[in-house]
Amino acid sequence: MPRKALYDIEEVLSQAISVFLEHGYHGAIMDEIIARTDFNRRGFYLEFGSKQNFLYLVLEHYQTHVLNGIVAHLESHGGLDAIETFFNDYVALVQGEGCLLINCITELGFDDEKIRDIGRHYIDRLQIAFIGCLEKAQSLGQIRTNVNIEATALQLTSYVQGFAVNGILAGNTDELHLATQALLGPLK
Amino acid sequence: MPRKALYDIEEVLSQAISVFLEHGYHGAIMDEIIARTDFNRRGFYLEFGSKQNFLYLVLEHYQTHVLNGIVAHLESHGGLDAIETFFNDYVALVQGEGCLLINCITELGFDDEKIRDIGRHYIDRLQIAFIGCLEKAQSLGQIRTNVNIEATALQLTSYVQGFAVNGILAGNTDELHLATQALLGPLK
DNA sequence: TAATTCCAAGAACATCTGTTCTTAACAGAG
DNA sequence: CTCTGTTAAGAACAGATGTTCTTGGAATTA
Repeated sequence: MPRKALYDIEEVLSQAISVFLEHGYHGAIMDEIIARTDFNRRGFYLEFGSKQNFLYLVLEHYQTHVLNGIVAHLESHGGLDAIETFFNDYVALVQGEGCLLINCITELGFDDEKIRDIGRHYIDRLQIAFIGCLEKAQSLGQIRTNVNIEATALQLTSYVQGFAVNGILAGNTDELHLATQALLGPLK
Repeated sequence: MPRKALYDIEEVLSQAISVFLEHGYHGAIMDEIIARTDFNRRGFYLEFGSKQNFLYLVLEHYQTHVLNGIVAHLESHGGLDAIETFFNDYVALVQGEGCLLINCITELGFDDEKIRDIGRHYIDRLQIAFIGCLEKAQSLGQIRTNVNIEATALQLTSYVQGFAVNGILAGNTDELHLATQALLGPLK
């Protein structure tokens, strides 16, 4: 009887990520979103309701399917190695395109409390994951015993956000990898 | 004969900074820009030509009158103290509002090469200033002799950008100051 | 095949937004 | 005071943008 939908919601959300990454929220117009997703206007509004609500869903998808895969390394509490792996993965991710979550915070954070909440939640999660890794690293003797774990975790967290910005400007990742070494080296 | 202009260009550029900080570029509409600057529509377009060109001038003004006052400390090559002063000043600046330059990079950087150039120039300037301070600090014996100066400067530069993002989310500056201590401590 | 139900594509609509134009008032020179 | 040239304020305009609606068509079932 009914025709089945040809679009895949998850796929649409994935395709929209790059549109928002390239032009920001207000800069991404519906015409381009429709054109670059396997979707159509009517379906869009039936499914998502509005552009703003769509952004929230894209952001959620971005966290679940993009960031999660990288942060999960940290949350395995793998010590210093997990931190190094995380930074390498993160540099590869933000290279040339930045991070959608960070971009949304800087563009919309002042006005949109929901975006700020999502941002704070992500930061907290990073923070806790770093603490876990640093504690493990300390117990393994990978880092000096006089390292202030909480403060170092805060530092690493800020650092991650800096990479998200730098990734937009950086031509190659050499500098970012070098900076990572400078960051983790003194802990040993 | 002619009536003198009642507006002060520098003042207008200053007033516009907060509008762009709050709503981003595309989110800041002309109605609000006109309303919150001591200005009028006709004068705006005679003076600036377009909203985009206006943003470039606001950004330039922001660098000259806001960032410059803080970065100048670094460029005095004052060693480790200058770096600490810089971070304290910077945290105070971005607290609750972020950094206009960073916001523009994340919102417009992908599409706008001029923004990227401005961003890279600013990053390079920070980088060079940090190197100068670190070299001075090393010659003064303020930091360990085996610190890799170039890599550390890269690290500090990324860190600054992270603060710009964190400033939008952070309720208070305690965490940011704590992170700064964790950053500079290991160098000593 | 025929009927039904939902989809794809895009036209249409109302609003918003950047830009330009109109009008009246003001400051200063003659 | 009068004239002149500029400004302030905002109306007006054209195009863009988010949202809704129309139309034709495809897939599935009987």
